[in-house]
Amino acid sequence: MTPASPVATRAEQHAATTARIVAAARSLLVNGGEVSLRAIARELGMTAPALYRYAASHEDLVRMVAIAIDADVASRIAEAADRQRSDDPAGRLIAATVEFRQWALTNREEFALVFTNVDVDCVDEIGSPGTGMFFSALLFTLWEKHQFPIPTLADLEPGLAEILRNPQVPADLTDVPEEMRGLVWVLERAWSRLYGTVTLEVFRHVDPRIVEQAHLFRAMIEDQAEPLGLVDELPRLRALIADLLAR
Amino acid sequence: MTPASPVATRAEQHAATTARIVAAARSLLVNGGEVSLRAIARELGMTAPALYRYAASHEDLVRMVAIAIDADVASRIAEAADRQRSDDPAGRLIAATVEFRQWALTNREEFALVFTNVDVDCVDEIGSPGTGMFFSALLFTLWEKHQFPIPTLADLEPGLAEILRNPQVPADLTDVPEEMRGLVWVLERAWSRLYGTVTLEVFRHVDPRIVEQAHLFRAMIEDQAEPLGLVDELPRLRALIADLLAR
DNA sequence: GTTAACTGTAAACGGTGTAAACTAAGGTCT
DNA sequence: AGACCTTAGTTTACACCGTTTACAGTTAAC
Repeated sequence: MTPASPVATRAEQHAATTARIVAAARSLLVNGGEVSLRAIARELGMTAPALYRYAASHEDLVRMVAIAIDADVASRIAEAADRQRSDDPAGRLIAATVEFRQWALTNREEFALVFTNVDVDCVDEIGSPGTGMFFSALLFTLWEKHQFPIPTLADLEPGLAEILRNPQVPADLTDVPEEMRGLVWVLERAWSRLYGTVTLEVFRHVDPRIVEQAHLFRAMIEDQAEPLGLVDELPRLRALIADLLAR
Repeated sequence: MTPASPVATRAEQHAATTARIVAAARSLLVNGGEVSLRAIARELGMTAPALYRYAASHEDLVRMVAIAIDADVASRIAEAADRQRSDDPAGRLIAATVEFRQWALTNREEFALVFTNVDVDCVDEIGSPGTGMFFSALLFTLWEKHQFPIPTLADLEPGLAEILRNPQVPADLTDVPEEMRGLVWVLERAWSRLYGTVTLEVFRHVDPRIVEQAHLFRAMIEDQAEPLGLVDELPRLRALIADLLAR
């Protein structure tokens, strides 16, 4: 068989059409339209039942869209981090964090679909290179450079220590040495701060001007400076945040 | 006219039927069913078009349901606070906070409808005795007793100070004296912590065991002890939290 | 006692997810 | 090359959805 066949094989065709379906669904989602099977099919010049060759149900299709969105935001976050120097993990973490917030605020429907959905929570379970894993990787490289103090498992409650010994949700943390398990707790706490603040901003449960001027968001990051050992770099990071937010 | 008429007047009938409609919709929501007009009408032995005498549209009906849920959780929070001594505002705030979390975790669909909904965000705007106002009232009485230090407007960024001078979202804060405006900022930060943590737990973006054992939730409350001047009472409050969570 | 407002029904329209039968083309095997 | 199976798409059909319209019965008001 020719490895670079000019005409696509059937599996490639299937994957390409699947991608077009997901893209059409996302386009409908962000443009305020209903993400119905018929609307998607109309966008592609097909009929609705044809979509059942690519998704088992409407719910399954929405799940595919959510996974695609999660992968998309993960890549955007990675690109934002890569715009910082590779020997500056703090700057990379800040850049990724700000990018996550800006994306969430400008794509509220997509954010709601992926991050505040009771039904579609399989995003974390799937072994995809999702948002959560990327943040955890950023934090680990940050620690490698700054070596800020982290709690030992003995310092924490026994139940919590047991959880950290074999974590489940970030599936890539299975081979973390014992003395660094406390870093997973720092990670969870930092992620909860970021997730919570962004969700609050997206759903506008504060004064809109506070969102606009990012007061809560910046205060949240400043809170994280101490547990992440970034107090010395705070002035520099503050300027970086202001620069990134102004774009 | 007889003031206590045995047969209800038409306005009362209308209000009663409206309440039954909202109750049926909530029952369908929590039982996983679709909250469709036809399903609601079926529950009440009516036909779907009859509901248009009580709600202008399906979206409007959902908004009524959201408002009812918000009022319900507000009253539940108030009852939880009233179960504490009236001269213990810290205990009352803790009790209300724990109650809010427990309610959110056991009624995820209702929580999602009211607190993480892009469309239905009128709950705050309506002059209802909602959740937000109640928490702000609790925090103000807490300050009246403990008089913990709060930032002055001069300490904060000019833009933030300007927002706090005439806040919009908690509409009941119009007559707060100048020297206590910083408390509004403390309130917003505390609310963002509570909202963010509970939302994270509801949508399970952490290890389920961390939710089960309330590690993040308790850590979040302990974080709030210092800005709310509760470090001295922390041991007592810790025991209270454990007691409330065990119920 | 008449009139108007209110509360419900029945019928209908366009739209939705989904299942079944069917057709045409593509790929695979002997 | 021809037989055969798989795939991707269609058409048709069903039950359900939100919503509108026209209509009927009850109830309050003048």
